[in-house]
Amino acid sequence: MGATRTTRDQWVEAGLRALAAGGPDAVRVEALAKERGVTKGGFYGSFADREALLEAMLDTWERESTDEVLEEVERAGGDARARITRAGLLTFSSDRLRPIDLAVRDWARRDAGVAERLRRVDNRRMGLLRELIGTFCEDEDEVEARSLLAFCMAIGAHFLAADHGDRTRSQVLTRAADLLFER
Amino acid sequence: MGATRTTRDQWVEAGLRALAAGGPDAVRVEALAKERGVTKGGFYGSFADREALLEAMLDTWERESTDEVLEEVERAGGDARARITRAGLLTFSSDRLRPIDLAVRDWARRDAGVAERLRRVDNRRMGLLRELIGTFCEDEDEVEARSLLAFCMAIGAHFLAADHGDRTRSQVLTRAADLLFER
DNA sequence: GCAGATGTATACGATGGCGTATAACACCAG
DNA sequence: CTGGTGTTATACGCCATCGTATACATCTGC
Repeated sequence: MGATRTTRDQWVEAGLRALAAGGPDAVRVEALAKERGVTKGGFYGSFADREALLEAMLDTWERESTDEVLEEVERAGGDARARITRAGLLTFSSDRLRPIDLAVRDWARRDAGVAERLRRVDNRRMGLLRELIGTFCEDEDEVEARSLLAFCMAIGAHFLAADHGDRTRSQVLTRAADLLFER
Repeated sequence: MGATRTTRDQWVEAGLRALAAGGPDAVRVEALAKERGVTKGGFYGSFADREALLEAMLDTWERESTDEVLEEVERAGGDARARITRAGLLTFSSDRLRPIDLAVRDWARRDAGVAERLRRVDNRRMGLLRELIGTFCEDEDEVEARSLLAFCMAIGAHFLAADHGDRTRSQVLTRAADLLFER
């Protein structure tokens, strides 16, 4: 298990940083190596090719975005709104996960494999939203509609550039959450 | 006014198609030329460099996304909800504008100049939403919150991969719109 | 027709990226 | 110390892309 210099995980980590910063096209083997201060020489010992790195990156992202977030939400407990808020925060306020998540969403529009992974991740998140919103909303159709709105709010807020006059984005989001998460 | 083969506008048009399909990194001079069946020879007569093409593309997108959409909404008329729906349809159901809009949103996360343009466009759209939602909702803070939710819904729905069991995405969106656009 | 403008083809040098081959190096176990 | 394993440096061939230079084609106005 010799892992002295640059391990497979370190390549994945560097790849995810590049993805977050510049999208999938910015994940370049030689650039990652340069960033680490080495050459690409050892890269092809850990990965067959660039494509294999991208797959490994998506594996890591998928695991962190679902199991790890959901575990943390369960561990922390709280009522429905507190759990929803925590799940949202863990993903969309994390300087690590948020930019990766957004980059993957755009990537998924052009790559069917990535789209399939995103579908799995989003379905698990929607499941949590449905479950929690269902605790205070009776109508099943409305539960689904509120869940979609909540999810769209979490994502859309990061793709939206509008101002809000005197209000801050955060204030408006809080008010919007009130509309979605209260009877 | 000699404009026999490939005009400036045609390069912009091809560039926007490439942007829509593959993001800004996919806008490559030689690839656009090949797509048109010519070489890049004439490109540098219309544009100083690739960057100038990207600027011209953004100019075109900004104009079409604001003035042209708003003009069409005014011309068609209707009540508040009908106008909101029309504005949303013109942008987010148009096979031309939608993919460009989404690509620009991701692009704006990495380029300050693009972010500034997007801010201008989104502010005009939010203005329309505010105005129309204000016709049936009294509370100013709630108008802002509903406007943000409506905008996030229009964008987020395209970046979201979740399923909805028996329901279609369209059904859920209609129900969500009911929540936002009715007292 | 002819002259000028505009678009085109072709060739060039430069850059950067991928994947491979090879040799040197470091570390660990025996 | 020695051999094996895994990382690194270097060099290579290949391809795509940019921006430039130059000559050719085509269309327009005169």
